[in-house]
Amino acid sequence: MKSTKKELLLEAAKELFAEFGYTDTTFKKISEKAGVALGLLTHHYGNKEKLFLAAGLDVLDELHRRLQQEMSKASTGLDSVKNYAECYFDFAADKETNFLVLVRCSPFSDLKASEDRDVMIKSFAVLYDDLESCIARGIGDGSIRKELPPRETAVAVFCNLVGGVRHMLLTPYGEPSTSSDVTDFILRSLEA
Amino acid sequence: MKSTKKELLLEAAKELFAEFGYTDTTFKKISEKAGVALGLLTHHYGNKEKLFLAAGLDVLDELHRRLQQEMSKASTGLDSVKNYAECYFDFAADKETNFLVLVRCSPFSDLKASEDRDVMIKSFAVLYDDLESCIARGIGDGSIRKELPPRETAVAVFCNLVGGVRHMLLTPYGEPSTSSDVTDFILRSLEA
Amino acid sequence: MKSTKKELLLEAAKELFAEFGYTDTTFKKISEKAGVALGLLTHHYGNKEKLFLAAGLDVLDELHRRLQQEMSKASTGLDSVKNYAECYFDFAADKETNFLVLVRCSPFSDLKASEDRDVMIKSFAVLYDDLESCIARGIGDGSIRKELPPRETAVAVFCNLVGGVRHMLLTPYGEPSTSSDVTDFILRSLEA
Amino acid sequence: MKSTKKELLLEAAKELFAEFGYTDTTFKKISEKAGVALGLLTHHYGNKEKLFLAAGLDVLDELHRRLQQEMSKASTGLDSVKNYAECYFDFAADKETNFLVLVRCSPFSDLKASEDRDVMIKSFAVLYDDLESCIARGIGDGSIRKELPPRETAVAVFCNLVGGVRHMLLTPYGEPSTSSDVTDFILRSLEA
DNA sequence: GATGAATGAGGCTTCATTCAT
DNA sequence: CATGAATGAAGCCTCATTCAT
Repeated sequence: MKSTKKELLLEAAKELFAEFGYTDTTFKKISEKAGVALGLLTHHYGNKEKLFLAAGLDVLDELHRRLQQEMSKASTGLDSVKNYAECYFDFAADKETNFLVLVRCSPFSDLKASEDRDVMIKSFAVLYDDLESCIARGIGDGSIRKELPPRETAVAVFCNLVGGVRHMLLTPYGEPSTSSDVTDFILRSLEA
Repeated sequence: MKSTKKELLLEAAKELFAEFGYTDTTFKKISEKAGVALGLLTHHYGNKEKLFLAAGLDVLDELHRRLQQEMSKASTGLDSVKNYAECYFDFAADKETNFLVLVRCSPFSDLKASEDRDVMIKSFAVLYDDLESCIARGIGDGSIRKELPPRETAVAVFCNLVGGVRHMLLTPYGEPSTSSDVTDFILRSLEA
Repeated sequence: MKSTKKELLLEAAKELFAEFGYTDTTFKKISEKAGVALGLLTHHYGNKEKLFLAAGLDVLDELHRRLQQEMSKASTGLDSVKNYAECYFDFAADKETNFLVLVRCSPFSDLKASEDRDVMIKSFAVLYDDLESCIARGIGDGSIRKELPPRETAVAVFCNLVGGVRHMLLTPYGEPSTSSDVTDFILRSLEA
Repeated sequence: MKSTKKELLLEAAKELFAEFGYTDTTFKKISEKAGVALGLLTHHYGNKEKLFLAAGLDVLDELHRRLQQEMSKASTGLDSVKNYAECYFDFAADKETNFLVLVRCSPFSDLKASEDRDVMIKSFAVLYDDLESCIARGIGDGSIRKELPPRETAVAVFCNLVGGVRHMLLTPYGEPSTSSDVTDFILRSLEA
């Protein structure tokens, strides 16, 4: 169960980017935390931006995997939205996932754009797609209001989750009930 | 109607922070844009962080003023939420307001925390309070579901707005309809 | 008993130069401590170096006055050296005198030289002269070894005092007995 | 016999700190004199203060080595004090040794204190210890007055040397005879 | 005399990236 | 693959001094 140095680097990067953000995470800190030579960073990942991206995508992959797993357990479309939302919040709340990297790297982040980030933008879209399929399913099975446009509604729901997660993780206003409050808020707007 | 150099500085800072973000906005750029000596920045605002904060608070004040104005025009509580949301989106969409500074400086931002930001955290809370009063009003006048807890609901609504605005301004997914989609989404969840 | 602003400035400067040294004492700190406008500093004292000098000379004057007073009380030359040394140490130990300004401004200081400091160099010499006269008196009255050259001996004694005072005020090695130890050391070397 | 860039840096720093003092020695001057990139300074030494310290300690080591060498040549305790003093003055007078760095970095310096300087304070104490052993030896072999307390006497002697060296190197009063005058002054106070 | 806004050079330090070993 | 010394541009901030009011 030996991690390669490349993996050690990515893991350290994820933790540091999550905790300190992009700007305050330096190559030196990463390499020291990983216990690996400084030069290995550019050797394996090219540059800081690409490493950031790799860290974010790694988290995104794991999130996507879990979301799909939870969605599939639902018996109705509305239920799958519920599972999606709950999974999203749980994932965000779990320190182990380093979800904050994704928050900081996502298209919703307030950082300067960059060419490299395009990959993230495209990959991130799967989260919308998943949600849209849940909603479409709900409209089909009658658990979600028929008149709702799937894509636009998915966007609205996702925006709610994005705001909710930021409220929880970034602001000091957060209360434990926020995640379920937001989930309820969403379901109420959807249910037929 | 002569602007002081201090004001010129704040204005330049607002525009630059809004456009380029915190990190990519430098003392040099600000002072040059303001047409003012570089040292005046620390002289008047202490340091970069404090100027950032001053810029954010300035935008926050204006937003708050407009929100209250629009809220007061509503005939029902639900209507005041509608006005609030629309005002919020309009404000965000208006380039003149430099709303992005506030986005980047707000407690929802993914930047490292800092002691100075505490002021923002406290000031920002008025936006929640406004919304809560709208909802309480709606519950009172019967336009909003009676069973909803005002504070928690205000939080959920605000999170939706935060996500929506970030979707519009920061991501490339944004479509013109997003603002009204999100507003509708919210109202649907609230209406009695 | 109203102090002029010029005097307030000098007093504040003495305290700050004494505590923080030349480099770490700024015009801003001085003017704030004095409760006086910043611009008054250059107005009254020309520049930082001159103010530093004025502060040092002010302390030197007071020291000189006290030394002469104590010297005159002695009954023999050796005794006047004793009084000189004791007065010197007492003056240094008294926080009220801001002796450290003089230490930092004196020709024995490890700061860059400067033209303005020439005044100090000349004024400081009176301390050597005083000591030399004590020793000459002692040689005359037989209380001090006849073979000693007055000037060179005064220099040696003064060096001992300089070192002793620095040991006391600047190093952490200082013990309460140092001043009397050094005084004894000196007298032992002088007495006939 | 190739010098590393780290060594070149230290050598340049020693010369510049000795000649211009702490404040007037800048990173730019050091790196240029050393013919090395500016950033290497913090890379190898952390910051200016630490480099200053490293420079001072380097000189201290050499001084300590020479003192011990000379002390060991003496036939009596008093003689070893004589050798100590002469070695100290010779070392100080020798431009090659960059003794002034040590003067400026020593606990006797009038600069602001700092945590980093603690190392110097501890290391510097060996100079006192050396002297104390000389005196103890002299008391033992009868060349120094029996009633003198070794530690306190060592302090007095050292203060005399410190003052003497500052007189020589920093003030314009210095005369060639000062070193021997001070040495004689010391021995006279010690001899049995 | 009194005020403090205004100036801008220059200092220390950070840091992504390169490259010789 | 691995290492970490080396680079130097650029950032934030300090601060003595000037000057209009």
